[in-house]
This record gives sequence, C-alpha cells and structure tokens, in this order.
Amino acid sequence: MGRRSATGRIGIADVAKLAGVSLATVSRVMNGNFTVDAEIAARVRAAATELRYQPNPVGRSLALGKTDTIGIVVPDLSNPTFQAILRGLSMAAAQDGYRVLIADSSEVSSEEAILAGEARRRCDGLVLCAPRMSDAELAELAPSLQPLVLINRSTENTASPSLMVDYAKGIQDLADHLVGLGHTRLAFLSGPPRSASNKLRLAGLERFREANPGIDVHMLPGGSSFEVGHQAVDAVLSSGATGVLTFNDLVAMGLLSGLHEHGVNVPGDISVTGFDDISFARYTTPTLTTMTVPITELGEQAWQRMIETIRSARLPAPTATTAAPLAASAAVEDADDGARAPLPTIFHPKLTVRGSTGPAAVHPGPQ
Amino acid sequence: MGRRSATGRIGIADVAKLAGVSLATVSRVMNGNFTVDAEIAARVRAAATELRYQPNPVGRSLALGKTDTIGIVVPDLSNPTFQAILRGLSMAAAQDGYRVLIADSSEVSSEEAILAGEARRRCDGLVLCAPRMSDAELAELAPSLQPLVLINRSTENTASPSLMVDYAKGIQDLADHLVGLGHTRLAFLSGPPRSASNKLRLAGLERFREANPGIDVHMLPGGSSFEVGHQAVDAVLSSGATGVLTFNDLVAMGLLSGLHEHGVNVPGDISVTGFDDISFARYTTPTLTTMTVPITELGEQAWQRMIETIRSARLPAPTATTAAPLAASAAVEDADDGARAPLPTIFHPKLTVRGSTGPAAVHPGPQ
DNA sequence: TTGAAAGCGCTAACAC
DNA sequence: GTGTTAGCGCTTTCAA
Repeated sequence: MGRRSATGRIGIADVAKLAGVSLATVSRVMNGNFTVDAEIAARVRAAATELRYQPNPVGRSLALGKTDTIGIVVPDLSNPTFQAILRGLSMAAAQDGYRVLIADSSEVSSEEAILAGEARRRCDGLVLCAPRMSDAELAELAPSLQPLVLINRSTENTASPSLMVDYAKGIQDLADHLVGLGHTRLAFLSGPPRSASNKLRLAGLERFREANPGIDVHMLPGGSSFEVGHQAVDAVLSSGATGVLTFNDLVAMGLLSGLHEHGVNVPGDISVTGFDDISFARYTTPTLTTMTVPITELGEQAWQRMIETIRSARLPAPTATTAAPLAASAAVEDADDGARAPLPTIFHPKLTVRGSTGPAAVHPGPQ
Repeated sequence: MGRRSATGRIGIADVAKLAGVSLATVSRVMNGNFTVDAEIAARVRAAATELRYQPNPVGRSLALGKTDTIGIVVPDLSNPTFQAILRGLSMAAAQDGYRVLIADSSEVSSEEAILAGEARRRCDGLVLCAPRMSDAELAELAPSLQPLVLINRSTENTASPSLMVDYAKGIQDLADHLVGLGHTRLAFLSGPPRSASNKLRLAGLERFREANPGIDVHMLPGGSSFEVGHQAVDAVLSSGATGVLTFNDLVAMGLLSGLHEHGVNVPGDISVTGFDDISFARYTTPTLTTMTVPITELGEQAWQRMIETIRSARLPAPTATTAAPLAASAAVEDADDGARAPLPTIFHPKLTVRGSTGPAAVHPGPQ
C-alpha cells in the first residue's frame, strides 16, 4: 500500500503512515524539533530512510513563505567581473544555506527590469547588477524588488544596500601613476557609452584634467571586450598618447596583443593600464598594471548585506524611534559611521603596478 | 478593504475580489485561457494591473508540480570551462523560459552528491558536472536525480543523456602535432589526479605511446590552475622535454609565464600546448596552441538534452513496444544513429595551432 | 462561461 | 508529547 502521491514522489504522508504517526510529527522530526519523543523520532527517521524520503522544498517554501534562494541579475555572464561577483556571492550564500538563481540580461537593458522582477518573485531577495538601466527606472523598480542589494548603483529613495567600486578615484590613480612616470599625453579607451561604471571613470578623468591642466587626455570610443582593445591600436597610436588607460583588463589585454602585433614595445614605446585585476592580468606579456578591485569580496559583502536585510525584514516593522537593528554585522571598511539610511559600501581599488607601464619615452612628439 | 494576505503580498484573491470574479477566473485569465468572456477578462486584467499583481511562482510550482528551473552542479565556478558551460546552459534555458540555479561543490567530492540532491529537488532537472565523484557513487545517485544530464561522465545503468569531450583523442592530436614538429621528448603536466577528464587524457597518452614507441613522454604531477603551471617550470626544464603538453590552458598560461621569467624562449627553446581554448588563449605571448573545445555549445546542448528529457518525462510511461518519442530534436554531430538508449554526445576538440609551438630545437639533449 | 472546492506538500497553531 | 486542522497561493476538475 505504499501509496505515493499523484506526482509519484514520496511525501511526508507516506512517512507518517509507515511510522504510524501524524504528518505533524514527521514534520517536527524532519525539522529537528526536540519536543518529539526520542523513540518515536527514531521510528520516523527509520521510515524516512527506508522510503528515501526527501522533503519537497516547494511545499516547504509555500508554507514558510521563503525559498532560501536569492537571485542575481548580471548583464553578461562572460565578463570576468560578474563571474567573480557571482562566485563570491554564491560561496557566501552557500555558507548560510542559501542557493543562487542567475539571470543574465545579455546587456539588454530592457530585459534587466523584467528579469529582475521574475527572479525576485522566485527568491527571498535580489542582487542587481544593472549597469544599463536608467536611474529613473531603477528608482521605480527598486521598491518592488526588496530585499534588494545594488551593485555599482544606488537609489535615493529606497533604502537598499549598495556596494560601489570607486571607479572615479581608481582611474585618477592610474592617470597619476602615468604622470608620475613622465607621461604627458594620455588616452582613455573608454567603455560602453551607457555603462554606469564608465560614466564614473569619465567623471574621474574630468577631475583629473582639472587638477592637471598640463596633461593632455584623449578620449577614445571603446567598449568592454578584448576585441575592442585589439581593434583600437590605430586609434591609440594616432592619438599620440604615450600612456593609455583602458576601461578594463579585457580591453587592455586586447590592446596589448594588438600593439605586440604591430611591433610596438610596451612599455618602451607606450604604457598601458587595465582596470579590475582579473586573474589573467598577471599572466599577460608584459604583465598588466591595473587597479585591483576586490571583486570576489564584493560578492561576499553583497551576501552579507542581503542576509542582514532579509533578517531585519522578518522583524516587526521598525518604529520611527527604534534604532535600526542592523548593527551586529560584518565590518565595513568605511561608510557605516552612524548614519541610519544605509550608505553605499565603497570599495577602493588599489593600484597594482606591473610590467605594462614604464617611463615615458623621450621622443619628439607634437607639443 | 484591500486585504493583502498574511505575507503582505498581493495575491490572486485580491484581484478576484477587485474584479468581482472567482479565483478560477483570474487564474484562467492570467494563464491566457480563452474560455473567459472578453469583457470579464479585461476587467480582471485591469484589476491585476491596478494592484500590480504578479503571480507567486511558488504557489504555481506547487500546484503545477514544476518550477521552470533547472539546477547545475559545478566543481568550481572560477574555472573558465565551467563558467562557459554555465553560460551556454543559462542562455539556452532562458530562451525556453527556464532559469538556472547553481551549486558550486568547491571541488569537494563529498559535497557533490549532497548538493546535487538538494538542487535537484528545487528544480525540474539537473545538469551534473561532477568530475571527482566515483563511478559507483554516480551510478547509485543517478536514478534519484532524473531528469539528469551528465557532463563528461556517463553511467551504464540509467539512461541519462551524457555530453562528453573526447579528451583522449584531443591530447593525442596535440602530441602528434608536437611530433610533427620534430619533438621526440615530450612532457605532460597532468591535471588533478582524481579528475575524470585527466584520466581520459592519460589514457589518450597511453595510446599515443603505444603508437609512437620512439617518443619519450614524461609524466609530471600537476593540477588545474595557473599556479601549478607557474611552479612547474623547474620540473619541466629538468625533464629535458622540448614539447610540453598541459592539462588545460590555465596551466599552460602559468607555465608560459614562468618560462618567460626564466628567460626560456617559447617556442624557440620549448613548445607549450594548452587544452580548452579559453578566450584568453589567443592573447597570451606567444599565443597559445591548444585544443579548441566548443564548450559554450556544450552548455547549450546540455540544455537541449535536458528539455527533451523533461518533456518526454511528462508523457505517459513509455511502453516497451513504442519507439521513444525523442527524435524530433536538435541535430547532434554523431552518436544519435538509431540506438535507443541515449549514447553520449561526443564533442571532438579541434587542434588550433598558434604561436606557442614550433620546430624542435636541434640541441644535443641526452639520447 | 463561470464558480466552488479539492489538492499540490509542507508547517504551525491549537487542542488533546 | 502528539494529532487535527487550517492555511501558504495557485491550478484544475467538476458542477452549475
């Protein structure tokens, strides 16, 4: 009479019947509730083992109102940066018994919103990497996505934790590094025009220009891939720059490769910098000077913010006078100094000097 | 009186009330059932929009017995190979309205089984990359994981689709390539000892040795990372080999980098080959000769096998005399010639010659 | 064409 | 300590 339910799978009812107890008791045993008599518990466990019973998480989720799963929306799973965020997030979440559901928007900004909503409803929270989405759309969407953790974005209105990399400062550090080496003509091989993080880099360079009126910074259209860098050789060379900043390491690697093919010596003739410090950056020839972004750690931190948010959301609605009960959490480098509305956690990239940058060549360029 | 249910979210009941219809009608409208009067349907849709109603997928999953989600277990999310499989799978699944849940076993073979079961129960099927799991354990586990698609593994008993890369033949092609360039002393910087795909490579090299008794093939302990290659320089040099095969591109890149630091010329002094053809392989210096594995395509194919399996599982239990209704599916290069039990789909890596291999140096080595 | 009600598998009051 | 029962949010017979 091993009546398995309609779906053909063994359910709690089968175990209850075999053990001669009620559903509730089985449920209690399976959830480690110790109010169950030891002997009965043993009987239930034996029955569960015999039937190879495994609780159905969907039923559990419906009853509990939680899925123990979080979603992440990324613009491009082939980008090492998002891969690293995903990895950091996934590892940290696993530690706390959560899984991650991925949604790749394929760089299509119109997809970002839909995927985000979709993913959110199946999960207990959402980590959003949506570099293309407009601020307005993000602001409108954010409330319906809570618990929400933002990567490299922030919103004014909603109090979603936000993790940001200080790209503006990072690109300035790189430019300063080149200037320190004697370069006076720089070029920036920029990223995707509508990318939020590219805008930050541009803003940083703007500030750099103001602080360094004597330095020429040439802006070159670009993108985010190898190919972009590879195809930019001519543009870079004809810009007359001796120091080239790129959007990220991928672009820098493409450029390095292209320059090599053109017989241009790096860093002898020209210096090249990347951004991100992906793991491959130390294996290029020459090795790549870049800004090191602790991106896996960012993924981990995203999880910390997420779990805090999820937990505090389960508490009774906070009254205006009660201090937010978020304090007992991981240490953040800065930005958690007393303010109640969660300030963005800022990650400061660190300059990593390797072989692709060197002293400016003293050759008779224009100016 | 907008009574939102206990969870605080808007449910189908709220819409039904606002539209003045029953739950069933709302459900029908939301699912595009056309037996609903157009006017009523419009009223329901208006109510849904007004309330910003979004169906709860968990309730839906429970009622429907499916989640529209598949799981994938990978040993290491930082490995470009698994990243590519994940990407191919995710993109293809998204096309059909499915999402993917990831489980990273962190190379811990004991975790593979647990994670696999865990993930499977939350999903409609599972893609398993479990290179460390023993054949016995895999065979025992497989039945409980169906629908199951195996990557680089296969089982005798259960009829799970299996996608395999012919590593044995691939490594032989690489060895042949080196021999064709005049190399007679080869070394193989092997992969993780217990890795299934490493065993295939070793088997391939065994066959190579039998076919090429005059060629010396030195076996070197290794691993799967940059660092392994980077640290193997001394071992490689003292092996006296002029042609070095490596477990994968990562190891090859590490080796290339290490050799460069030691002032060893590649391919002048020594030739190096990788395996996989990850996207970075064409940007190393020198560019890397390797076996190109269509790994993203493998991920896509994994999805095709998965969706076929899911669909056929929904059909009435197949009778012994009925031909399996799987035929109407994507073209597979080979291996689908009439046999009923699904033969593994074999992916044949293709030799891609780049700059890291060249003629053997004519220097007076021993022998 | 529409509604009432049972049920998907599980948990958690509440009663015993 | 254990069982009964009412949901969790949705779909889907089955009647009307």
